[in-house]
Amino acid sequence: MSVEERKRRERAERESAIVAAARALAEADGWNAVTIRRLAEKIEYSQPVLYSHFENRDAIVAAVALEGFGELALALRKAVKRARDHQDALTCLAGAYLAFARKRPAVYEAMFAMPTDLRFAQAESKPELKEAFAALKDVVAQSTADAEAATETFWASLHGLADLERTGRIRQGAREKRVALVVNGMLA
Amino acid sequence: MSVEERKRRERAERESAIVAAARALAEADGWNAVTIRRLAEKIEYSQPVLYSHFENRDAIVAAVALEGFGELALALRKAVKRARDHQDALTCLAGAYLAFARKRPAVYEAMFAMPTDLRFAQAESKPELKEAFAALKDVVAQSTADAEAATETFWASLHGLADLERTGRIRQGAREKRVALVVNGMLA
DNA sequence: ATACAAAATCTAGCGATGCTAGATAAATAC
DNA sequence: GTATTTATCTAGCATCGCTAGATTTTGTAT
Repeated sequence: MSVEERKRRERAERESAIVAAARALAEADGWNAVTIRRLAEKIEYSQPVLYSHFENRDAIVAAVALEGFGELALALRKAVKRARDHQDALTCLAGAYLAFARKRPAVYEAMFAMPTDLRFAQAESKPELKEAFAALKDVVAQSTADAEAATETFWASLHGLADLERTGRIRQGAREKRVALVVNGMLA
Repeated sequence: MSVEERKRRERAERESAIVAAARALAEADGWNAVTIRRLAEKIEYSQPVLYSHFENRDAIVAAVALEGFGELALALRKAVKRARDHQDALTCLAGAYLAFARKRPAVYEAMFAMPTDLRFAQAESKPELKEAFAALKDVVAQSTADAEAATETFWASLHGLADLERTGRIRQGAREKRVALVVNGMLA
């Protein structure tokens, strides 16, 4: 039985290597540079092996995105811990969210701008997505009646800021001011 | 001189035809279906002519995006006209913005999710971008001190809602509630 | 140890993409 | 009418995602 165990472990390691290679390549040279051929070379296997792990290229992008949602959830949970009050908690959430998008632009792009069919706040959503959403909701719910709608709105505002910043469409300077506006708006 | 005039006009018409074909194809079958070969066939010229009009494929996407910004600006200006007061104006703006994104998903995708280097709210921005931004700013400025930051924030919230709706990541149902939250937030 | 079955992996290639060099046709100038 | 410039096309390169079929490696049983 130990041989099956070993095979399963090796397969899992190889799968992680693929996702890690995709992520590294995307961070370094953008998602256009992430090709099956390059990934195959990086993990030192031929191209068809990748298709025994993932249905297609998009599924690899989705795997990176899922990793990203897990890490985002962690970052949000951590950020809330150092908050003194409710308003501060919202500010910390916003700061952590935008910092994540800024520090991992390729991952953020995979999470939101690449063609995947990842959904969240839905029944069939992956746990990483639900957890990231919940990390926001647990704070937002403290100051509102309709927590679901308020969380969606808060998330949308943060995503909008992150996306417009990422694509260089709003000034890089006035970030704190915009965050304050969003947070104050949430408390209205 | 009339012959040069005619040539210029024909070139302009052909360029419009390219952009229109790209837009139609994207609306019908998504941006992946927009290939140089298909566009060439649609306008009944060989592929290299497209490159005498646009530097590369992305430039064609950017042209559709620019058209979109012009139309969005118009829609926003029109929406404000039927508003009774300031708060209603913000609501109308939000409604028109989201309706635009919903009715022209491919164009909206070109404007925000496709790889272009279009910027706005900057010196070198194209007039269509500036005008769309101004359409928001003219309303937002009435209730805030720092109009630039407030407009950026309002835009980000609307874009976030539009983007998360477009990708099926928030419920389709609670739109009005979310819009109300954003608008109330702006008045805080 | 050896022969065999099954699983894992690779080689080679298809159809399609964006883009371009060089040949050809059309329009203009003399 | 001929020559030159301009406009356009044909043909092809390198690369892409993906896959069928051959081949090697692995595990099992004698």
